[in-house]
Amino acid sequence: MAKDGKKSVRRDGDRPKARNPGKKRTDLARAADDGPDGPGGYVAGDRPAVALVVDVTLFAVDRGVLVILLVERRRAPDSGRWAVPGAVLEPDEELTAAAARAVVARTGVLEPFDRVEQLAVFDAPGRDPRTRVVSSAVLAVAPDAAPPAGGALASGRWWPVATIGTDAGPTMAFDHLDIVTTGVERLRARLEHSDLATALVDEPFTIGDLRRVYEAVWDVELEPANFRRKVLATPGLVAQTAGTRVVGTGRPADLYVRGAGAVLHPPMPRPG
Amino acid sequence: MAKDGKKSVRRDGDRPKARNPGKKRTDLARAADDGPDGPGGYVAGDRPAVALVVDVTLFAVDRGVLVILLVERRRAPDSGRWAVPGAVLEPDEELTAAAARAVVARTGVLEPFDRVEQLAVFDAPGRDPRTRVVSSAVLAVAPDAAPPAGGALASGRWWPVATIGTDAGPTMAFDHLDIVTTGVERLRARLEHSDLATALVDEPFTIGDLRRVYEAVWDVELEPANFRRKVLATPGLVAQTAGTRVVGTGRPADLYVRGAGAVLHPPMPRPG
DNA sequence: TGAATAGTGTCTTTCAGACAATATGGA
DNA sequence: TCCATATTGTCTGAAAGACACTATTCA
Repeated sequence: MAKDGKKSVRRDGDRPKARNPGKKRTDLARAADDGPDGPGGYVAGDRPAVALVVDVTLFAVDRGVLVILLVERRRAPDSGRWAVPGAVLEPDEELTAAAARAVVARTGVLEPFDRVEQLAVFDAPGRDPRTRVVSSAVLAVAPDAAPPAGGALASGRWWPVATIGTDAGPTMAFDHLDIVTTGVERLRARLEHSDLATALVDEPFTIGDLRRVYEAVWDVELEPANFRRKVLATPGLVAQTAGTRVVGTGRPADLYVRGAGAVLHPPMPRPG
Repeated sequence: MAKDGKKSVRRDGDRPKARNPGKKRTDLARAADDGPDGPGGYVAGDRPAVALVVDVTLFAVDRGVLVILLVERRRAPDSGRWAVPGAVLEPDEELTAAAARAVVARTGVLEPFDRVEQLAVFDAPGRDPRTRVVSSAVLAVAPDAAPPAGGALASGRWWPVATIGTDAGPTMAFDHLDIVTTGVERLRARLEHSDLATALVDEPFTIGDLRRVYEAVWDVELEPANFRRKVLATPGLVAQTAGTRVVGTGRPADLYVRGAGAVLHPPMPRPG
């Protein structure tokens, strides 16, 4: 397991620029067109010029490795490159529904989409060379059992996050390396402050299972004793069930299920 | 100063429903139209059905009170109600530029827009009764000196955040109470983890000035001694300048300017 | 028995929080 | 002088982090 501290996912500091930023208009005078009432200029048939899509960063932990679901593009532009699943937002549809639709239709992965969170909006004018496309990206997680999607027919594949941005990883389409990077960072932060990690394991799970989720996402090693105490001291994070489980060797571990929901304060301490 | 702990801004738990949610389609089959390549169906002239606007929550601290800039609507629907400044996103425009445009044109408030952060996307299908409008809300702050915008001609006004949602406050248009609530909560969280508070005071400022910003935003009282130590122990948060300032009575306070930028870890401790 | 993992006990360090004490100006 | 605010000093308790120790299973 890679515990050497090397991070292959890029940081914000060196994110690549959009290919075609276009001329940057900060033409303040244009606002006068709208008047003080928001989209007041709309009439039926006068349709907007900016397309809105939903892009989904779906993460799982597979045998101790943090992975993300990507799809391979089969059309120009950027054919053969990899992207996060996305869908154009339908007129009467919420972001969450569009996110689920994108993942299910493209990859066959049917996961619980009850814990989808907004991630960020990607708005650089040149990010899609065809037309102006603004992406509202979301963050979603699948429990441990989530298998690599489909067989030969599916265009989706789980990629280890550590490979993305390296030669061993996929070549990313458009600005999707940005999206993945942002998703990874958000996921790491959410594990500090929320109970999202419990959605990355199948029930029932042991404290060790949960610890390995943290270790995979954060790419660190955690002290088992201290981790256990912290988890059990957080109300609503986990609930113990009857029974124990023994995997290979070692003392059988108590089994737990997800708790009623918890905000972690103080947060789960993250080394580094 | 209101330090009684009462909060008048609503929490997520009781946020009002959108007026016209429409039928909730989670029609997964529709995704097949797009194929695995995102907005592949686009051709010139085939314009999207969802409009994207940028709504700005702009906060300041005015004499110890957290205030937000709102504009009064002068057209139906929701004429006479108050909204956060917004603008329809132009085809070649970034969110930040649209945010600045919205605030400047509607209110005359010309503030530094170098610290605009994304807030959230508001996507309920019925949130605007006229057409499908998705709002990408942003969070912005103005330094202490920011005056109430304009005179009788301006439609903008700074409202104390504590009044919003009460009889003494504005009646909010659409789902803008949600937007304001989300903005306030995010602002409070950002003060814990970032140096955003320094953008809410004019330079030069005293540690006491900065403390009063925290007290206004969080609606708490902070221990001056401990606050000072925490601020000075955080590298890059503030930088001392020559000179002191005495306001009324009391020992003159050392003067500081904003530091080179800081992420606060451990965060600024927030009581409660 | 030895290896491996789960779980408990306990000590140290760090930091938040409370509050006393001192510093320095204006009324 | 007194009062108000700034600044420094110091103590206490909570929690992180390290690590020794016990518990329990399989090979």
